Amino acid sequence: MTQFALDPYNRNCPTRRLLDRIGDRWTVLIVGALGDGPRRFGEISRRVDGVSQKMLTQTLRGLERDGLVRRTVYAEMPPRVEYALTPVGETLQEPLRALEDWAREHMGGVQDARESYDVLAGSAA
Amino acid sequence: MTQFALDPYNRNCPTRRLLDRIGDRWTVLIVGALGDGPRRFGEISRRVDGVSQKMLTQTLRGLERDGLVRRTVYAEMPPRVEYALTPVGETLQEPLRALEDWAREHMGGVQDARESYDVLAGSAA
DNA sequence: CCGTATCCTGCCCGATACTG
DNA sequence: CAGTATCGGGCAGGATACGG
Repeated sequence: MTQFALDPYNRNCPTRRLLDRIGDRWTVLIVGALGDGPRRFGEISRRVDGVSQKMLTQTLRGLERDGLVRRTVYAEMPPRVEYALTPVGETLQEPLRALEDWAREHMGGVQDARESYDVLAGSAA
Repeated sequence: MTQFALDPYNRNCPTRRLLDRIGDRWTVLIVGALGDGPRRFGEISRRVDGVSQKMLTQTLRGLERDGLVRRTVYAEMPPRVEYALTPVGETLQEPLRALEDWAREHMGGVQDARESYDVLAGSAA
């Protein structure tokens, strides 16, 4: 039985916070980076340009806690750690990918709109 | 002709920042609130529970600048202002809605995962 | 190679007060 | 009703150093 009102438009609904997490800048990119299969920490780090070690660890931990990513440690020398999407995590890929695609597709139009807007705003000053 | 490499995985690609904007907590909800047609400032404010006047104004301005929302002022007394999605803005609805739906659908599973995780973590302490 | 811990800075965002 | 301006707290997040 589902909750009667899971509504992110309500301040205190847990879906609001979940939405925050999955819309997060790093989450989007990291989940995307795991889309083609398991990846090592360093690989993700290199793929997601500009992410600090701290944020990468922190975001991966959060995703693991939420059951979206599985972390596997191999007792080798040197140590090796792999991250992979869980089945639930994989269901998140599609909506996030759609967001990425939208951004790519509309980047040009948005930039044009900004220029127009800024020109008008500037002329008012 | 499209750019050769619009890639949010690159630190300096403009799509990265666009992605930040559209994944933003308020953007998701505000665009959603405009989904059924034009809305007044106060209406949006009430619909998106917990948003401050400042963030609402700020987010709407950003969306207007990006060409996703159109702002119309009616010279009446008292003043009336309406916000509506532009055609481009409407194309954003689908991906954002998908995100909302995902959050609603998987909220339960995520909460269960968190509890398991926290129990295990706690036992280690 | 992976991860944690600490420090410190910037800026996000909410609260408040004021204009048209 | 709608919007701007200002101030200040809190926290996200980067840099660095160190442990396994």
